[in-house]
Amino acid sequence: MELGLSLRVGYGRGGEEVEREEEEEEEEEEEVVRVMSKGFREREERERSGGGGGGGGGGYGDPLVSLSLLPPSASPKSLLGFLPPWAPLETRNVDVAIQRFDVNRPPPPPPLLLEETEEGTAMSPSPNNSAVSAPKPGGSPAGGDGERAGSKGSDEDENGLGRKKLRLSKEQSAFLEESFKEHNTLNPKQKLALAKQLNLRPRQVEVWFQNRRARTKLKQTEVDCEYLKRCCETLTEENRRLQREVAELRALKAAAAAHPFVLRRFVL
DNA sequence: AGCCGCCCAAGAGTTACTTCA
DNA sequence: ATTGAAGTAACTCTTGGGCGG
Repeated sequence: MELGLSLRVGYGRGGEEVEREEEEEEEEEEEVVRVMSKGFREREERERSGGGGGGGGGGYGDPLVSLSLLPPSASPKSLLGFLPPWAPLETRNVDVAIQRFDVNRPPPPPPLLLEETEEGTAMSPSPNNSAVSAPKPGGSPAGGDGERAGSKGSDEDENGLGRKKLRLSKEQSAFLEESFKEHNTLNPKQKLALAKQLNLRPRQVEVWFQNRRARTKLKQTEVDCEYLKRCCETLTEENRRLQREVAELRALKAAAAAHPFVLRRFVL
């Protein structure tokens, strides 16, 4: 499927070279994921065992389970290895699971779209999988997306079709969120590791972090703005009070000038 | 040492799509 | 069923830093 290729295309290097490096770095990446997901896992466990109990949306299981790198030619069955560990067991039915989690699953060729639609309707209404929003036909096979051979990869460039917006699953978002809490920027290795872990394209992870930083900044700006507004109101009020005081003192002074005797008695 | 061109990453701004009331 | 607002994934453009020639 696509991940293998996506990793190769990812940084504009091809074939063997990358493959070799991948093998060498794989362990390292797993370590990165391990570290990155540690906090997330701990939190999950805390929530599951302890407080809140609320349950909500099925446990994630152990996010660290196998990160097996599939060969591009992996059989559908072997795709299970790619399921995010939190995938509920019942969804580990190959077909369902793939559609549910592989946001970037290369869509069926256009002519087949309708046929496959029926299959799609059987599953979650998630736009990710609906025929209507079926991802760009021929869409960056292999998450190719060209993960920018220079920071400017667009799906449009890749396949001549408009962008396709894919909704990330709650689990993916939650995991990204946790990673963001750990560090709000990613180095290439972390990006790859995260992408692999979440079965997303590195470009998606990158974009998510960009947007997330933008949101954070926006929120912070709003907070700052609110704070400055309150400061302004406080200062305005203080200014009014002082001006009133000045006016009173001036009045007093004027009165004193007019009637020195009265003032002396007033002061005493 | 200073300049230039290239590459890359990040931010800002925008667009397109989804979801929900 | 329709619609508008809000949220957000993905895009383009710009900027700035690092590096080699």
